[in-house]
Amino acid sequence: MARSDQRNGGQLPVTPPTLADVAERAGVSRQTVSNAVNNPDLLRPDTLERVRQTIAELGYSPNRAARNLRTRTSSLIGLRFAPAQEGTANAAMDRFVHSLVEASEEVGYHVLLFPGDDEDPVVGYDNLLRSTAVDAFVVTDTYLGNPQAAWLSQQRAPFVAFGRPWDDDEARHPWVDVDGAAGIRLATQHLIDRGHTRIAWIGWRKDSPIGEDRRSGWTQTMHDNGLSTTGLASRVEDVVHSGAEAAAVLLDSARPTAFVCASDTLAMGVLHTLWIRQLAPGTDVAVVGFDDSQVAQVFPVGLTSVRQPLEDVAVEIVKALRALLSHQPVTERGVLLEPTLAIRESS
Amino acid sequence: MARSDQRNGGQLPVTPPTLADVAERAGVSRQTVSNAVNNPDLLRPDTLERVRQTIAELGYSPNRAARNLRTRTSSLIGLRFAPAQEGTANAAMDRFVHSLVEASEEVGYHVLLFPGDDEDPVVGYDNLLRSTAVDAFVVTDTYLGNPQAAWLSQQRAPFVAFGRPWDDDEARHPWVDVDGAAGIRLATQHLIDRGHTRIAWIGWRKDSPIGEDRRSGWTQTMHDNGLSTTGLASRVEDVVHSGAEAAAVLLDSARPTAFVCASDTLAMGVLHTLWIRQLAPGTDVAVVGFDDSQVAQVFPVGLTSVRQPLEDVAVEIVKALRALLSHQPVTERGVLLEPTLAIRESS
DNA sequence: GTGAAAGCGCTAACAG
DNA sequence: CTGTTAGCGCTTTCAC
Repeated sequence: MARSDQRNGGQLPVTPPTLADVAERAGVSRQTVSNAVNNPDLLRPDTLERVRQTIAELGYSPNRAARNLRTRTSSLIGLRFAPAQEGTANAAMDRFVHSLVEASEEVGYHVLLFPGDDEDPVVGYDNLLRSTAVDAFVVTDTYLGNPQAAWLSQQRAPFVAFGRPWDDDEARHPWVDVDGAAGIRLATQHLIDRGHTRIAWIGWRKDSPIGEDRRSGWTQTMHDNGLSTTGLASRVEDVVHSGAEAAAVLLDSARPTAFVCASDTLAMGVLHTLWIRQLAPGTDVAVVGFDDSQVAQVFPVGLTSVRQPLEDVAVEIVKALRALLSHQPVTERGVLLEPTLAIRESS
Repeated sequence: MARSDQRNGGQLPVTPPTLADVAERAGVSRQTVSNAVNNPDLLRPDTLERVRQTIAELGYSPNRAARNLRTRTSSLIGLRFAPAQEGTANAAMDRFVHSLVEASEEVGYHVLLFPGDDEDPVVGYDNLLRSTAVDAFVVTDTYLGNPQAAWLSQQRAPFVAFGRPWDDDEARHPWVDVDGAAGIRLATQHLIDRGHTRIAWIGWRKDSPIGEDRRSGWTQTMHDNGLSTTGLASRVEDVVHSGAEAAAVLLDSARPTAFVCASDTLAMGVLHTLWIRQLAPGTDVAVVGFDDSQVAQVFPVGLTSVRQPLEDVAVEIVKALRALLSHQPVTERGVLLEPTLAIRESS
């Protein structure tokens, strides 16, 4: 019985048709069918047409495993999927992952998710790498001291980072990042344009290079506009409670009319303090957050927030990935994208 | 040159070691190495030990593609990853995906993400299925009229649904769901226990079976406690604005002292109305949402919310998947899990 | 218990 | 432009 006889109604065949089935049915060799799929230019138009017809009739699709084995590729991109931290507003990961899935699909890749082992952050990468389960990785958590990028580099594993190699001058891997300082400059200038002069900053602790970078956007814009920053800054942990406290302290001491925050989480804290003090956000005191999280969007008084162009980030990452995997000469090590400002009622 | 000679320092070999490399080095046949990996019981303890040692030395890991080709499996679970809708509070997907990744890993599976085509919701599934890229699917959007479940059933494709087959009595596929009505019963009873008697319901339009199910939890608990529901219910779209409007109307007409909402998004609308009217959430009027989203957690006045046990859902789904893929006799078609109530200041 | 042979479905290399 | 040959690395028979 020919393989193609195993089809049954509208259902999928018991065992899907193979290249050989298509070849036999179309009266060509297997290689010709392969070419019709992968190098259509090599076929005469009429042959191509006939083969394509047969492929459609049989519902043929190349077996991934066989192709992967032969080509030593998987068309899979590995991404460690860490959960959004409970109690914080940052759900940027979700948006980014979706963008990455979309962008990958465009060029024939799929995204493979794997969990992170807290004790050994490298074990997940190692397993996938050694079993050649993925072609490359996208590394998202390039925080200070993260060993993954360095480890992957040392293994000569292809990967692109979302995030600059802040602490590592030796890093030679491609990366894509969002210019946080530029985002905060946008936010600060926006507030200045609205007439504010006493604009406070609530950011993270000093050991966060991302936080310091964002902070510099505030400092710079203030100074560029001839405004003082003295006594207007606070560095706290990234939780609502800390943001609220910092806002209370600043309101009592420096009496700012506006707050720029390193995150939406902190901005929520500010809004809480305003609420307690019967101050109207946007009217009495302006507030700007960072990440344009769902919280910013859904909050009754819409929170103005810096929005990362995650869709573009994903596109750039996939672009870099392709260059990496096709061994093209690397033109640029890093790409820095500009965020935008989602303006709402809070400013 | 032997393959195993291609190792170079701590780095990954240029081309990873194969079964043959391990076999040669350990002085056994390839099959024995394969057994050491897949059927260790078949080996004599000393042989097993020697082979394992060699595997460790070489850093050998079976090539996925070859194994997949041979066993006709992929150890991959396909999941269509739809983006969280902007402007709504629901980021449950994020938490669920993470739970699924974790639960899958436990049993040797990985999660493959693919995008959804709005025009043809089936095309993504079809491609992966026909190319045997995944072993099974997890279907999350089992809304009314969703063709995917029926289509996959017809294709005899293995899949488990997160969500009941509300509209389809013919459905015979395994599913896991959360008992939304029970969650709302919990919420309503909680409010009654707090002394409320005029408890309003803000839910979705009637064509949502999920919404009607949740609503029934409210109706039932009210009636069980001898309380009237007349004039206390509203059915609107799932956006903040609608929730705010509905709350305003209800406050004017029925004067409820508490609101139970079908979603955190609607609850945010209620909170907005309370804020405008200078009513204190939790003190003047109680509010309960659904999904325990980040918004509920981060909101200055913590929003009490029904929390779905997504970690358990993932575990149950993986359990069902394994049964499905090992062709075990199916014991139960569906699993219904109980949500919990995350109690915060708003109630 | 261990080893030899075969082949999963595909594509790279070459011959015609 | 098309066909033939070989083999990717693994696991499933089946001998020994």
